[in-house]
Amino acid sequence: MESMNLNDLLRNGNLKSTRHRIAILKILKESKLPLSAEDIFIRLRKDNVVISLSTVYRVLEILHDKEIVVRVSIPDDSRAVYELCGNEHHHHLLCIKCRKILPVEGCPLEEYEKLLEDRFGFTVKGHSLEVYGYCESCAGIK
Amino acid sequence: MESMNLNDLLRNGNLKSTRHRIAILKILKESKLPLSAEDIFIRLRKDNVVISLSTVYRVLEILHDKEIVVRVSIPDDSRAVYELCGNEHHHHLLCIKCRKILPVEGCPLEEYEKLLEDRFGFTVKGHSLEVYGYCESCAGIK
DNA sequence: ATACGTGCAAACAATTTGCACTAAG
DNA sequence: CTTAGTGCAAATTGTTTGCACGTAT
Repeated sequence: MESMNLNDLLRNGNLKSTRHRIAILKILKESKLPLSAEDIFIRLRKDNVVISLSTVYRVLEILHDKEIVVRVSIPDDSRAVYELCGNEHHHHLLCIKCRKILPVEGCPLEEYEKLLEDRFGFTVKGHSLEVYGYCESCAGIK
Repeated sequence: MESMNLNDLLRNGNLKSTRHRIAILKILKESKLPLSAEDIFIRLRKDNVVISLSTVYRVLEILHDKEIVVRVSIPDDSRAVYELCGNEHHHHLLCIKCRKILPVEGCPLEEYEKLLEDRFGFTVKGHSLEVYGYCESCAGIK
């Protein structure tokens, strides 16, 4: 699973392996930050991949359905952004001022999820957690 | 602050106290779940409050600017939903199947936020945390 | 009296869809 | 060959805005 290449990822979800899908997965794999459909579209163009924006949306949707990518929602931003699930679990610090996104490895929620399962009989499948505030450089200025 | 009534809340943010704003705050105060602009619009209609949807949006935006309400974003839902800040800090369990939202009091993140401040020099102002999975009734069926 | 609030219709941005064509298995 | 993928343009959804009028302070 960890060592799975991009083709396998697609086959594993019963998805045909196409040039476009591979290119999108490659971009997501190489990005340290979550990307929006349009971010990806622009990067594809730079790589001379001719594609339509709606295809990017369709691919992201299907990858999301197959749980190959996660959709992340950034507070006060109307665009959805996406990350490869393979890139291991982490969260983000969002600077309110400069809008920078800082990935933070690890997750403080394992215990909490167990507690929710015990206390509410809720079967946790995942969570979304984004922390916002002022990054180091903006903290002084505010 | 806790005992503040709706008029005071508005005045406190230098906002004029109008019939519409009071009505919106009242609905938010009485709701145990976060509501979208349209949810609020519909409830207002039921209460025979004649208002335009754009006013609802404008009021929510300004209440959000003044930090009188929080905007909550539900994974895989494109609509923004809102809650009164007064209703104390809590999180939500979202059922993937029946789409029910279950509020959960308390917050597991105090320590984590301190750690972020120490380790990254990041000044935390808030966070958004939603946990999704299957609620007790849906867990069996999946 | 003045600045702020509101309705309405029109504009917008992000995303989705229908349909004819193309390519992967 | 058959099913699934794609481009394009048009449609939809959620939200925002301009402007003329109304209302709280």
